[in-house]
Amino acid sequence: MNIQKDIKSAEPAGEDRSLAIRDALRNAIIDRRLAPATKLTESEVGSLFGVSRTVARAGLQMLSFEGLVRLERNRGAFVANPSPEEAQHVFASRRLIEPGVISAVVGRFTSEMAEVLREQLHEESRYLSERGAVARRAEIKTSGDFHLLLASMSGNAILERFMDELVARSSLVIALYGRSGTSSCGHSEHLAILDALERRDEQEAKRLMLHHIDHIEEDLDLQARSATRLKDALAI
Amino acid sequence: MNIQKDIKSAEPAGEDRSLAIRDALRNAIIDRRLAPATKLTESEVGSLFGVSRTVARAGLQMLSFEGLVRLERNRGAFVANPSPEEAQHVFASRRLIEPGVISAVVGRFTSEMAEVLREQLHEESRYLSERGAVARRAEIKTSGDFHLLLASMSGNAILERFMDELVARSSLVIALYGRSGTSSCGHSEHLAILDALERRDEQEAKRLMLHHIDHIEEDLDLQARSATRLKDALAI
DNA sequence: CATGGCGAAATTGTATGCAATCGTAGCCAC
DNA sequence: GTGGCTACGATTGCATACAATTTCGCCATG
Repeated sequence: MNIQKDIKSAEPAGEDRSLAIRDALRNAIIDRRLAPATKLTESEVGSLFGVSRTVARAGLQMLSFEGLVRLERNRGAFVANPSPEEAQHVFASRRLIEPGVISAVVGRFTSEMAEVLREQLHEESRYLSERGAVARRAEIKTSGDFHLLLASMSGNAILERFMDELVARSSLVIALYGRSGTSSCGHSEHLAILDALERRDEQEAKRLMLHHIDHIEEDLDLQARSATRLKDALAI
Repeated sequence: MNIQKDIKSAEPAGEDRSLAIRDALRNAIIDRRLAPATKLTESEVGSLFGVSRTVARAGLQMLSFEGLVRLERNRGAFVANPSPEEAQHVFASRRLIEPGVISAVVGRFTSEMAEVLREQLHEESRYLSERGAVARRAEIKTSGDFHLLLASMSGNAILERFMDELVARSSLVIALYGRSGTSSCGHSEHLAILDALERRDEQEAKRLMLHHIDHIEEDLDLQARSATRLKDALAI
Protein backbone atom coordinates (compact mmCIF):
# COMPACT_ATOMS: atom_id res chain seq x y z
CA MET A 1 0.00 0.00 0.00
CA ASN A 2 2.44 2.58 -1.18
CA ILE A 3 -0.14 5.20 -1.83
CA GLN A 4 0.95 8.73 -1.25
CA LYS A 5 -1.43 10.44 1.07
CA ASP A 6 -1.76 14.15 1.57
CA ILE A 7 1.08 14.40 3.95
CA LYS A 8 1.28 18.09 4.29
CA SER A 9 4.22 17.27 6.51
CA ALA A 10 2.68 19.91 8.66
CA GLU A 11 5.43 20.92 11.02
CA PRO A 12 4.77 20.03 14.64
CA ALA A 13 2.27 22.87 14.72
CA GLY A 14 0.14 23.02 17.79
CA GLU A 15 -3.09 22.45 15.92
CA ASP A 16 -4.87 19.18 16.09
CA ARG A 17 -3.05 16.51 14.20
CA SER A 18 -5.91 14.03 14.28
CA LEU A 19 -7.93 16.49 12.21
CA ALA A 20 -5.16 16.65 9.64
CA ILE A 21 -5.09 12.87 9.48
CA ARG A 22 -8.84 12.69 9.08
CA ASP A 23 -8.78 15.20 6.24
CA ALA A 24 -5.89 13.59 4.43
CA LEU A 25 -7.41 10.14 4.65
CA ARG A 26 -10.80 11.45 3.64
CA ASN A 27 -9.32 13.07 0.55
CA ALA A 28 -7.51 9.87 -0.28
CA ILE A 29 -10.72 7.88 0.05
CA ILE A 30 -12.83 10.38 -1.85
CA ASP A 31 -10.61 10.52 -4.85
CA ARG A 32 -10.02 6.83 -4.76
CA ARG A 33 -6.37 6.52 -3.96
CA LEU A 34 -7.60 4.23 -1.19
CA ALA A 35 -9.81 1.41 -2.39
CA PRO A 36 -12.86 0.27 -0.46
CA ALA A 37 -12.14 -2.41 2.15
CA THR A 38 -8.49 -1.41 2.42
CA LYS A 39 -7.11 -2.10 5.85
CA LEU A 40 -5.97 0.99 7.72
CA THR A 41 -3.58 -0.11 10.41
CA GLU A 42 -3.18 2.29 13.28
CA SER A 43 0.58 2.08 13.44
CA GLU A 44 0.89 2.42 9.67
CA VAL A 45 -1.28 5.51 9.60
CA GLY A 46 0.53 6.87 12.60
CA SER A 47 3.98 6.46 11.18
CA LEU A 48 2.91 7.92 7.84
CA PHE A 49 1.95 11.10 9.60
CA GLY A 50 4.63 10.99 12.21
CA VAL A 51 2.30 10.61 15.17
CA SER A 52 1.56 7.92 17.70
CA ARG A 53 -1.21 5.37 17.42
CA THR A 54 -3.24 7.44 19.85
CA VAL A 55 -3.66 10.25 17.36
CA ALA A 56 -4.06 7.98 14.36
CA ARG A 57 -6.77 6.13 16.20
CA ALA A 58 -8.65 9.34 16.91
CA GLY A 59 -8.54 10.24 13.23
CA LEU A 60 -9.85 6.84 12.24
CA GLN A 61 -12.62 7.10 14.77
CA MET A 62 -13.70 10.38 13.23
CA LEU A 63 -13.83 8.82 9.79
CA SER A 64 -15.93 5.99 11.11
CA PHE A 65 -18.49 8.53 12.26
CA GLU A 66 -18.67 9.88 8.75
CA GLY A 67 -19.22 6.38 7.43
CA LEU A 68 -16.05 6.41 5.36
CA VAL A 69 -14.30 3.89 7.56
CA ARG A 70 -15.64 0.81 9.24
CA LEU A 71 -14.27 -0.05 12.67
CA GLU A 72 -14.40 -3.63 13.79
CA ARG A 73 -13.68 -4.44 17.36
CA ASN A 74 -10.29 -6.07 17.80
CA ARG A 75 -9.85 -6.16 14.04
CA GLY A 76 -9.18 -2.58 13.15
CA ALA A 77 -10.23 -0.02 10.57
CA PHE A 78 -11.11 -0.53 6.92
CA VAL A 79 -12.12 1.82 4.18
CA ALA A 80 -15.88 1.47 3.98
CA ASN A 81 -17.35 -0.85 1.43
CA PRO A 82 -20.96 0.27 1.13
CA SER A 83 -23.53 -2.29 0.15
CA PRO A 84 -26.02 -1.58 -2.62
CA GLU A 85 -28.58 -0.89 0.09
CA GLU A 86 -26.37 1.67 1.72
CA ALA A 87 -25.78 3.20 -1.68
CA GLN A 88 -29.49 3.66 -2.13
CA HIS A 89 -29.78 5.11 1.34
CA VAL A 90 -27.14 7.68 0.53
CA PHE A 91 -29.00 8.90 -2.51
CA ALA A 92 -32.39 8.74 -0.83
CA SER A 93 -30.97 10.97 1.88
CA ARG A 94 -29.54 13.38 -0.64
CA ARG A 95 -32.89 13.62 -2.35
CA LEU A 96 -34.36 14.76 0.92
CA ILE A 97 -31.68 17.17 1.96
CA GLU A 98 -30.44 18.83 -1.19
CA PRO A 99 -33.76 20.41 -2.16
CA GLY A 100 -33.82 21.84 1.34
CA VAL A 101 -30.38 23.24 0.79
CA ILE A 102 -31.59 24.85 -2.42
CA SER A 103 -34.52 26.47 -0.65
CA ALA A 104 -32.27 27.83 2.06
CA VAL A 105 -29.78 29.15 -0.46
CA VAL A 106 -32.36 30.82 -2.67
CA GLY A 107 -33.58 32.82 0.28
CA ARG A 108 -30.18 34.34 0.90
CA PHE A 109 -28.53 34.19 -2.49
CA THR A 110 -26.11 36.99 -3.27
CA SER A 111 -24.13 37.89 -6.33
CA GLU A 112 -20.98 36.99 -4.40
CA MET A 113 -22.29 33.47 -3.98
CA ALA A 114 -23.04 33.29 -7.68
CA GLU A 115 -19.51 34.37 -8.38
CA VAL A 116 -18.02 31.72 -6.11
CA LEU A 117 -20.15 29.03 -7.71
CA ARG A 118 -19.26 30.18 -11.20
CA GLU A 119 -15.61 30.01 -10.29
CA GLN A 120 -16.16 26.50 -8.96
CA LEU A 121 -17.86 25.39 -12.15
CA HIS A 122 -15.07 26.89 -14.15
CA GLU A 123 -12.55 24.76 -12.32
CA GLU A 124 -14.80 21.77 -12.86
CA SER A 125 -14.80 22.27 -16.61
CA ARG A 126 -11.04 22.71 -16.63
CA TYR A 127 -10.50 19.26 -15.15
CA LEU A 128 -13.05 17.85 -17.53
CA SER A 129 -10.93 18.88 -20.47
CA GLU A 130 -7.69 17.56 -19.02
CA ARG A 131 -6.47 14.02 -19.37
CA GLY A 132 -4.87 11.62 -16.98
CA ALA A 133 -5.57 10.02 -13.64
CA VAL A 134 -4.73 13.13 -11.66
CA ALA A 135 -7.30 15.18 -13.53
CA ARG A 136 -9.86 12.41 -13.10
CA ARG A 137 -9.33 12.48 -9.36
CA ALA A 138 -9.53 16.23 -9.22
CA GLU A 139 -12.67 16.09 -11.32
CA ILE A 140 -14.37 13.67 -8.96
CA LYS A 141 -13.51 15.74 -5.95
CA THR A 142 -14.43 19.01 -7.61
CA SER A 143 -17.81 17.85 -8.77
CA GLY A 144 -18.66 17.01 -5.16
CA ASP A 145 -17.39 20.38 -4.05
CA PHE A 146 -20.18 22.10 -5.94
CA HIS A 147 -22.71 20.43 -3.69
CA LEU A 148 -20.65 21.19 -0.60
CA LEU A 149 -20.36 24.80 -1.59
CA LEU A 150 -24.11 25.01 -1.94
CA ALA A 151 -24.54 23.41 1.46
CA SER A 152 -22.18 25.91 3.03
CA MET A 153 -24.26 28.70 1.54
CA SER A 154 -27.40 27.37 3.19
CA GLY A 155 -26.26 28.94 6.45
CA ASN A 156 -27.24 25.77 8.27
CA ALA A 157 -24.22 24.11 9.81
CA ILE A 158 -26.07 20.89 10.51
CA LEU A 159 -27.17 20.45 6.94
CA GLU A 160 -23.68 21.29 5.86
CA ARG A 161 -22.25 18.50 7.95
CA PHE A 162 -24.83 16.04 6.70
CA MET A 163 -23.93 16.97 3.15
CA ASP A 164 -20.24 16.59 3.89
CA GLU A 165 -20.91 13.04 4.87
CA LEU A 166 -23.30 12.27 2.06
CA VAL A 167 -21.06 13.66 -0.66
CA ALA A 168 -18.08 11.75 0.65
CA ARG A 169 -20.04 8.54 0.80
CA SER A 170 -21.41 9.18 -2.66
CA SER A 171 -17.91 9.24 -3.98
CA LEU A 172 -17.24 5.86 -2.40
CA VAL A 173 -20.44 4.49 -3.88
CA ILE A 174 -19.57 5.79 -7.33
CA ALA A 175 -16.13 4.27 -7.02
CA LEU A 176 -17.71 0.91 -6.30
CA TYR A 177 -20.73 0.89 -8.54
CA GLY A 178 -20.22 3.63 -11.08
CA ARG A 179 -20.44 2.63 -14.74
CA SER A 180 -18.78 5.60 -16.34
CA GLY A 181 -16.39 5.85 -13.46
CA THR A 182 -17.23 9.45 -12.77
CA SER A 183 -20.19 11.66 -12.12
CA SER A 184 -18.96 14.08 -14.74
CA CYS A 185 -22.24 13.79 -16.56
CA GLY A 186 -23.36 16.37 -14.13
CA HIS A 187 -21.38 19.42 -15.19
CA SER A 188 -24.05 20.90 -17.43
CA GLU A 189 -26.60 20.14 -14.76
CA HIS A 190 -24.58 22.06 -12.24
CA LEU A 191 -24.61 24.97 -14.64
CA ALA A 192 -28.36 24.75 -15.00
CA ILE A 193 -28.80 24.73 -11.24
CA LEU A 194 -26.68 27.82 -10.87
CA ASP A 195 -28.70 29.47 -13.59
CA ALA A 196 -31.96 28.75 -11.80
CA LEU A 197 -30.49 30.03 -8.55
CA GLU A 198 -29.52 33.29 -10.15
CA ARG A 199 -33.07 33.68 -11.38
CA ARG A 200 -34.23 32.93 -7.82
CA ASP A 201 -36.35 30.18 -9.31
CA GLU A 202 -36.53 27.90 -6.31
CA GLN A 203 -38.87 25.32 -7.76
CA GLU A 204 -36.86 24.95 -10.93
CA ALA A 205 -33.59 24.72 -9.02
CA LYS A 206 -35.01 21.99 -6.81
CA ARG A 207 -36.35 20.13 -9.81
CA LEU A 208 -32.97 20.32 -11.52
CA MET A 209 -31.21 19.16 -8.39
CA LEU A 210 -33.44 16.12 -8.04
CA HIS A 211 -32.94 15.37 -11.69
CA HIS A 212 -29.21 15.66 -11.21
CA ILE A 213 -29.24 13.21 -8.31
CA ASP A 214 -31.36 10.85 -10.40
CA HIS A 215 -28.76 10.97 -13.14
CA ILE A 216 -25.92 10.20 -10.80
CA GLU A 217 -27.81 7.28 -9.34
CA GLU A 218 -28.82 5.98 -12.76
CA ASP A 219 -25.17 5.68 -13.62
CA LEU A 220 -24.76 3.08 -10.90
CA ASP A 221 -24.81 -0.63 -11.47
CA LEU A 222 -25.74 -1.96 -8.09
CA GLN A 223 -25.27 -5.59 -9.11
CA ALA A 224 -21.83 -5.12 -10.54
CA ARG A 225 -19.69 -5.80 -7.55
CA SER A 226 -21.57 -8.76 -6.18
CA ALA A 227 -18.53 -10.96 -6.69
CA THR A 228 -16.09 -8.90 -4.71
CA ARG A 229 -18.79 -8.08 -2.22
CA LEU A 230 -19.30 -11.75 -1.63
CA LYS A 231 -15.65 -12.26 -0.97
CA ASP A 232 -15.85 -9.35 1.40
CA ALA A 233 -18.89 -10.82 3.05
CA LEU A 234 -16.87 -13.84 4.02
CA ALA A 235 -14.37 -11.58 5.69
CA ILE A 236 -17.19 -10.26 7.82
CA MET B 1 -21.86 17.72 40.17
CA ASN B 2 -23.11 14.74 42.06
CA ILE B 3 -25.46 13.61 39.36
CA GLN B 4 -26.02 9.91 39.13
CA LYS B 5 -25.36 8.73 35.64
CA ASP B 6 -26.48 5.49 34.12
CA ILE B 7 -23.71 3.47 35.57
CA LYS B 8 -24.89 0.09 34.67
CA SER B 9 -21.81 -0.98 36.56
CA ALA B 10 -21.46 -3.23 33.60
CA GLU B 11 -19.02 -5.85 34.77
CA PRO B 12 -15.68 -5.79 32.96
CA ALA B 13 -17.44 -7.30 29.98
CA GLY B 14 -15.39 -7.42 26.84
CA GLU B 15 -17.70 -5.17 24.90
CA ASP B 16 -16.78 -1.63 24.11
CA ARG B 17 -16.81 0.52 27.20
CA SER B 18 -16.54 3.81 25.34
CA LEU B 19 -19.90 3.03 23.75
CA ALA B 20 -21.42 2.47 27.16
CA ILE B 21 -20.01 5.79 28.33
CA ARG B 22 -21.35 7.54 25.29
CA ASP B 23 -24.82 6.11 25.79
CA ALA B 24 -24.94 6.84 29.49
CA LEU B 25 -23.79 10.41 29.03
CA ARG B 26 -26.16 10.89 26.13
CA ASN B 27 -29.08 9.73 28.23
CA ALA B 28 -28.00 12.01 31.03
CA ILE B 29 -27.84 14.96 28.65
CA ILE B 30 -31.10 14.16 26.90
CA ASP B 31 -33.13 13.92 30.02
CA ARG B 32 -31.39 16.89 31.53
CA ARG B 33 -29.54 15.44 34.42
CA LEU B 34 -26.56 17.20 32.89
CA ALA B 35 -27.12 20.89 32.24
CA PRO B 36 -25.82 22.60 29.10
CA ALA B 37 -22.28 23.95 29.42
CA THR B 38 -21.42 21.53 32.21
CA LYS B 39 -17.75 20.65 32.18
CA LEU B 40 -17.03 16.99 31.56
CA THR B 41 -13.56 16.28 32.83
CA GLU B 42 -11.88 13.25 31.35
CA SER B 43 -10.61 11.87 34.60
CA GLU B 44 -13.94 12.45 36.32
CA VAL B 45 -15.86 10.65 33.60
CA GLY B 46 -13.27 7.92 33.58
CA SER B 47 -13.35 7.27 37.29
CA LEU B 48 -17.17 7.33 37.32
CA PHE B 49 -17.18 4.45 34.89
CA GLY B 50 -14.09 2.77 36.16
CA VAL B 51 -12.02 3.26 33.04
CA SER B 52 -8.95 5.22 32.11
CA ARG B 53 -8.95 8.66 30.54
CA THR B 54 -8.26 7.03 27.18
CA VAL B 55 -11.66 5.38 27.08
CA ALA B 56 -13.49 8.33 28.59
CA ARG B 57 -11.92 10.56 25.98
CA ALA B 58 -13.13 8.31 23.16
CA GLY B 59 -16.67 8.46 24.51
CA LEU B 60 -16.54 12.24 24.72
CA GLN B 61 -15.23 12.45 21.19
CA MET B 62 -18.20 10.43 19.98
CA LEU B 63 -20.61 12.77 21.71
CA SER B 64 -18.93 15.74 20.13
CA PHE B 65 -19.65 14.24 16.72
CA GLU B 66 -23.30 14.08 17.64
CA GLY B 67 -23.21 17.70 18.65
CA LEU B 68 -24.12 16.96 22.25
CA VAL B 69 -20.71 17.86 23.57
CA ARG B 70 -18.39 20.64 22.57
CA LEU B 71 -14.67 19.92 22.60
CA GLU B 72 -12.30 22.83 23.02
CA ARG B 73 -8.67 22.32 22.41
CA ASN B 74 -6.65 22.26 25.61
CA ARG B 75 -9.77 23.13 27.57
CA GLY B 76 -11.77 19.96 27.51
CA ALA B 77 -15.35 18.83 26.96
CA PHE B 78 -18.57 20.62 27.84
CA VAL B 79 -22.19 19.70 27.44
CA ALA B 80 -23.30 21.58 24.34
CA ASN B 81 -25.01 24.90 24.73
CA PRO B 82 -26.71 25.45 21.39
CA SER B 83 -27.27 29.00 20.26
CA PRO B 84 -30.67 30.14 19.02
CA GLU B 85 -29.31 29.84 15.49
CA GLU B 86 -28.30 26.25 16.05
CA ALA B 87 -31.71 25.61 17.53
CA GLN B 88 -33.33 26.85 14.35
CA HIS B 89 -30.97 24.74 12.28
CA VAL B 90 -31.97 21.65 14.19
CA PHE B 91 -35.63 22.17 13.47
CA ALA B 92 -35.07 23.24 9.89
CA SER B 93 -33.22 19.96 9.40
CA ARG B 94 -35.97 17.98 11.01
CA ARG B 95 -38.52 19.59 8.73
CA LEU B 96 -36.53 18.31 5.79
CA ILE B 97 -35.86 14.83 7.04
CA GLU B 98 -38.92 13.74 8.95
CA PRO B 99 -41.33 13.98 6.03
CA GLY B 100 -38.89 11.80 4.15
CA VAL B 101 -38.97 9.33 6.99
CA ILE B 102 -42.75 9.31 6.80
CA SER B 103 -42.68 8.60 3.09
CA ALA B 104 -40.25 5.76 3.55
CA VAL B 105 -42.27 4.27 6.38
CA VAL B 106 -45.61 4.48 4.58
CA GLY B 107 -44.19 2.43 1.76
CA ARG B 108 -43.33 -0.45 4.03
CA PHE B 109 -45.74 -0.07 6.89
CA THR B 110 -46.87 -3.27 8.55
CA SER B 111 -49.33 -4.02 11.28
CA GLU B 112 -46.41 -5.05 13.48
CA MET B 113 -44.99 -1.56 13.15
CA ALA B 114 -48.34 -0.09 14.06
CA GLU B 115 -48.40 -2.28 17.11
CA VAL B 116 -44.92 -1.19 18.21
CA LEU B 117 -45.83 2.46 17.75
CA ARG B 118 -49.06 2.03 19.64
CA GLU B 119 -47.17 0.47 22.50
CA GLN B 120 -44.75 3.38 22.44
CA LEU B 121 -47.57 5.92 22.57
CA HIS B 122 -49.12 4.01 25.40
CA GLU B 123 -45.95 4.35 27.42
CA GLU B 124 -45.85 8.02 26.52
CA SER B 125 -49.31 8.60 27.93
CA ARG B 126 -48.44 6.70 31.06
CA TYR B 127 -45.61 9.08 31.89
CA LEU B 128 -47.84 12.02 31.04
CA SER B 129 -50.22 11.04 33.80
CA GLU B 130 -47.51 10.49 36.38
CA ARG B 131 -46.05 13.17 38.59
CA GLY B 132 -42.54 13.96 39.66
CA ALA B 133 -39.19 14.72 38.12
CA VAL B 134 -38.47 11.13 37.19
CA ALA B 135 -41.65 10.90 35.15
CA ARG B 136 -40.88 14.24 33.49
CA ARG B 137 -37.50 12.93 32.40
CA ALA B 138 -38.95 9.72 31.14
CA GLU B 139 -41.61 11.67 29.32
CA ILE B 140 -39.06 13.84 27.54
CA LYS B 141 -37.04 10.86 26.48
CA THR B 142 -40.05 8.83 25.46
CA SER B 143 -41.54 11.54 23.31
CA GLY B 144 -38.32 11.63 21.33
CA ASP B 145 -38.36 7.88 21.06
CA PHE B 146 -41.48 8.03 18.92
CA HIS B 147 -39.55 9.89 16.25
CA LEU B 148 -36.60 7.55 16.58
CA LEU B 149 -38.83 4.55 16.24
CA LEU B 150 -40.29 6.00 13.07
CA ALA B 151 -36.80 6.63 11.73
CA SER B 152 -35.78 3.06 12.46
CA MET B 153 -38.80 1.89 10.50
CA SER B 154 -37.72 3.87 7.46
CA GLY B 155 -35.20 1.14 6.68
CA ASN B 156 -32.61 3.80 5.96
CA ALA B 157 -29.74 3.60 8.41
CA ILE B 158 -28.36 6.96 7.38
CA LEU B 159 -31.60 8.79 8.03
CA GLU B 160 -31.88 6.93 11.27
CA ARG B 161 -28.52 8.20 12.42
CA PHE B 162 -29.34 11.74 11.37
CA MET B 163 -32.54 11.53 13.35
CA ASP B 164 -30.70 10.17 16.37
CA GLU B 165 -28.60 13.25 16.36
CA LEU B 166 -31.42 15.67 15.65
CA VAL B 167 -33.70 14.30 18.33
CA ALA B 168 -30.95 14.39 20.92
CA ARG B 169 -30.07 17.95 20.02
CA SER B 170 -33.74 18.88 20.06
CA SER B 171 -33.91 17.76 23.65
CA LEU B 172 -31.00 20.02 24.52
CA VAL B 173 -32.64 22.91 22.71
CA ILE B 174 -35.92 22.36 24.52
CA ALA B 175 -34.07 22.20 27.80
CA LEU B 176 -32.53 25.58 27.08
CA TYR B 177 -35.32 27.43 25.37
CA GLY B 178 -38.52 25.53 26.09
CA ARG B 179 -41.36 27.49 27.66
CA SER B 180 -43.48 24.66 28.91
CA GLY B 181 -40.41 22.68 29.78
CA THR B 182 -41.47 19.71 27.74
CA SER B 183 -42.66 18.82 24.31
CA SER B 184 -45.57 16.93 25.80
CA CYS B 185 -47.98 18.99 23.78
CA GLY B 186 -47.18 16.54 21.08
CA HIS B 187 -48.78 13.39 22.39
CA SER B 188 -52.08 13.81 20.59
CA GLU B 189 -50.17 14.76 17.48
CA HIS B 190 -48.19 11.56 17.68
CA LEU B 191 -51.47 9.69 17.84
CA ALA B 192 -52.75 11.52 14.79
CA ILE B 193 -49.59 10.69 12.86
CA LEU B 194 -49.91 7.02 13.70
CA ASP B 195 -53.51 7.15 12.60
CA ALA B 196 -52.59 8.62 9.23
CA LEU B 197 -49.86 6.02 8.83
CA GLU B 198 -52.32 3.22 9.42
CA ARG B 199 -54.54 4.66 6.73
CA ARG B 200 -51.47 4.80 4.47
CA ASP B 201 -52.25 8.47 3.99
CA GLU B 202 -48.76 9.70 3.24
CA GLN B 203 -49.64 13.32 2.52
CA GLU B 204 -51.67 13.68 5.67
CA ALA B 205 -49.00 12.02 7.79
CA LYS B 206 -46.37 14.38 6.40
CA ARG B 207 -48.60 17.36 6.98
CA LEU B 208 -49.21 16.30 10.56
CA MET B 209 -45.52 15.74 11.14
CA LEU B 210 -44.61 19.20 9.90
CA HIS B 211 -47.35 20.62 12.03
CA HIS B 212 -45.99 18.75 15.00
CA ILE B 213 -42.50 20.11 14.46
CA ASP B 214 -43.95 23.58 14.12
CA HIS B 215 -45.65 23.19 17.46
CA ILE B 216 -42.50 22.06 19.18
CA GLU B 217 -40.59 24.97 17.75
CA GLU B 218 -43.33 27.44 18.64
CA ASP B 219 -42.93 26.44 22.24
CA LEU B 220 -39.38 27.79 22.21
CA ASP B 221 -38.42 31.21 23.43
CA LEU B 222 -35.19 31.82 21.64
CA GLN B 223 -34.51 35.03 23.52
CA ALA B 224 -35.09 33.55 26.92
CA ARG B 225 -31.64 32.45 27.83
CA SER B 226 -29.77 35.45 26.58
CA ALA B 227 -28.63 36.14 30.11
CA THR B 228 -27.09 32.78 30.80
CA ARG B 229 -25.90 32.64 27.25
CA LEU B 230 -24.13 35.93 27.73
CA LYS B 231 -22.44 34.68 30.85
CA ASP B 232 -21.46 31.64 28.88
CA ALA B 233 -20.23 33.80 26.06
CA LEU B 234 -17.77 35.42 28.40
CA ALA B 235 -16.45 32.00 29.24
CA ILE B 236 -15.78 31.51 25.56
C1' DC C 1 -5.37 -32.17 -1.38
C1' DA C 2 -8.25 -30.42 2.06
C1' DT C 3 -8.65 -29.82 7.16
C1' DG C 4 -7.61 -28.76 11.76
C1' DG C 5 -4.67 -27.48 15.48
C1' DC C 6 -0.74 -25.00 17.44
C1' DG C 7 2.44 -21.23 18.28
C1' DA C 8 4.60 -16.98 16.89
C1' DA C 9 3.96 -12.46 15.01
C1' DA C 10 1.12 -8.69 14.31
C1' DT C 11 -2.46 -5.71 15.81
C1' DT C 12 -5.70 -3.76 18.79
C1' DG C 13 -7.60 -2.18 23.62
C1' DT C 14 -6.40 0.10 27.56
C1' DA C 15 -3.68 2.22 31.28
C1' DT C 16 -0.26 5.24 32.54
C1' DG C 17 3.49 8.77 32.39
C1' DC C 18 5.19 13.16 30.97
C1' DA C 19 5.26 17.63 28.84
C1' DA C 20 2.45 21.52 27.53
C1' DT C 21 -1.36 24.36 28.42
C1' DC C 22 -4.89 26.43 31.03
C1' DG C 23 -7.09 28.40 35.23
C1' DT C 24 -6.58 30.63 39.47
C1' DA C 25 -4.94 32.39 43.74
C1' DG C 26 -1.91 35.39 45.69
C1' DC C 27 0.86 39.32 45.56
C1' DC C 28 2.45 43.81 44.17
C1' DA C 29 2.17 48.32 42.18
C1' DC C 30 -0.60 52.03 41.13
C1' DG D 1 -10.05 48.90 44.64
C1' DT D 2 -8.19 47.88 40.01
C1' DG D 3 -4.95 45.97 36.94
C1' DG D 4 -1.21 43.08 36.05
C1' DC D 5 2.30 39.62 37.14
C1' DT D 6 3.92 35.17 38.88
C1' DA D 7 3.65 30.63 40.53
C1' DC D 8 1.25 26.61 41.31
C1' DG D 9 -2.34 23.14 40.76
C1' DA D 10 -5.42 21.01 37.56
C1' DT D 11 -6.27 19.26 33.09
C1' DT D 12 -5.41 18.12 28.51
C1' DG D 13 -2.46 16.23 24.36
C1' DC D 14 0.31 12.80 23.20
C1' DA D 15 3.56 8.87 23.40
C1' DT D 16 4.53 4.65 25.16
C1' DA D 17 4.01 0.16 27.64
C1' DC D 18 1.64 -3.95 28.34
C1' DA D 19 -2.16 -7.29 28.09
C1' DA D 20 -5.69 -9.36 25.14
C1' DT D 21 -7.00 -10.72 20.72
C1' DT D 22 -6.54 -11.85 16.11
C1' DT D 23 -3.95 -13.43 12.09
C1' DC D 24 -0.96 -16.34 9.75
C1' DG D 25 2.36 -19.82 8.77
C1' DC D 26 3.39 -24.48 9.67
C1' DC D 27 2.83 -29.09 10.27
C1' DA D 28 0.29 -33.18 11.20
C1' DT D 29 -3.65 -35.89 9.99
C1' DG D 30 -7.41 -37.82 7.43
